[in-house]
Amino acid sequence: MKQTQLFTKTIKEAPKDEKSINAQLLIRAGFIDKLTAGVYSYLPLGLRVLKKIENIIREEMNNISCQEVFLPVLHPKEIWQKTERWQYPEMFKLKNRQGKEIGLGWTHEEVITPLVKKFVKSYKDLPVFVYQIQDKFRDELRAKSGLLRGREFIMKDLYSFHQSDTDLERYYTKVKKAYFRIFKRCGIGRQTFLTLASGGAFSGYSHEFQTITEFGEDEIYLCQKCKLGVNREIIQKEKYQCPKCKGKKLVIKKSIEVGNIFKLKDRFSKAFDFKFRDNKGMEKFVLMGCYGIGLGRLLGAVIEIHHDEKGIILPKELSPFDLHLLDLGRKKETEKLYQDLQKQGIKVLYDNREDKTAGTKFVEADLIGIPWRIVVSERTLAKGCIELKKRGRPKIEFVKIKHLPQFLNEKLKTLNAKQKCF
RNA sequence: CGGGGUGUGGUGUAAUGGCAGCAUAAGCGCUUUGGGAGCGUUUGGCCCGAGUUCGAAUCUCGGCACCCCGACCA
Repeated sequence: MKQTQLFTKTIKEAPKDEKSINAQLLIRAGFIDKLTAGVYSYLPLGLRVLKKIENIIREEMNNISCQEVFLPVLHPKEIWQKTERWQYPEMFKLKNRQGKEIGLGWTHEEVITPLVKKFVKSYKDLPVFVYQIQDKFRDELRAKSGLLRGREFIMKDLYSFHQSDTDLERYYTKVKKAYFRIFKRCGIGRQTFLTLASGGAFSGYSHEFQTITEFGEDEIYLCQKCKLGVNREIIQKEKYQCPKCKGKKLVIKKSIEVGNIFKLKDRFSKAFDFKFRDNKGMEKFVLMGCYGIGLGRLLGAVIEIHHDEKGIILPKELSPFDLHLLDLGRKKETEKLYQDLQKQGIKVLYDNREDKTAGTKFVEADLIGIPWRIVVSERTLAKGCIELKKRGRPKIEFVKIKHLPQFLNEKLKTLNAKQKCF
């Protein structure tokens, strides 16, 4: 895409009402815009990143046999009364013209459970795995930290339905692994740890995926040996030791909860009287699991980790473009290169602006954070070269133009291999 | 919801009772062109309402918005 066609611009200074790094950088780079506290618009660059995250999640979910659905956001009061959650404080409540009460969905157990019940009668119909990527609305008392805690946000929520505890347990483990693959592909694998948290009334623990960063709002006790975390909320109950190895060498870290999975067991199947017949003809309650990832929060966490004083440094799988092409006053040659790169299927952001100086283009490219930058100028063309640089690294390589396709193939190989979309 | 803070051109800031100024962005002209260019020029602003005062961006009251700390966060 030509940068002259991009409708957003970068800004030099972050608005003073944003203190978090993720919001400051994403707004300055033109990825997002704040409408009101905890509510953000995704602009072209930000939306591309969001879609990348979405596709990674979708691939990994489909890999563990999930099927995607899309559930409503307008929920009638009655379904929430069945589970006694209508009074939950996070629910935004509306009334229509007839006075009927509607809640905005902040989670979807109340929708998915009766839905799946319509199709599942026998053990032969189980298990079922369905997920969606949907807006969630939560009446947070205090929205904060940019994308990390919003009132409206996009979430992937998966629900699984099983005939036995063992089957639930088996699938639960599978999802755990898929989650780690997702966080790894988003570039935060190294900083993200499985963490035990309160399990509510129906299981010992829930599991969170906590990403270590200074600006996280959670606090976890991380066992150096097992790499298992314990959320502060239950550390007292665990007697300040690792539940796995019983070791007491725990390091306290600030972190962001980027994912959360838990076993619902029969909490919702009971509420909706969702039973099936097993292979002996006995009626039993279906057992459920539930698994969430907040996409915006995940993006926020990625930015909190991957940036420097100049701006964003995007992990290659999340970048809105494969490379950023900068023309420093050699329009004809750069234009041709742009066309050639596109023919190779490489996604290019082409800074073709003629009224901007070299310095401006460099600074803005650093802010936007596309992993690879190519510069074409008088200087490089004199050597028959372009200049290639990886964001966040000082090294600059000069590459002969005729060798570029092969060169980029090497550099972008891993990227292209993973770019299948659904 | 408790506590604290802040609202001034698009963005960032100054003026603390007496002519609303600066930077940046934007428009125009000329010059420039490898790390947010230079000169000239133009456009654009005191969150809303009430009060005090000869006079309010500034003081008082109310409202609204946003940020931070805490509580909350299946």
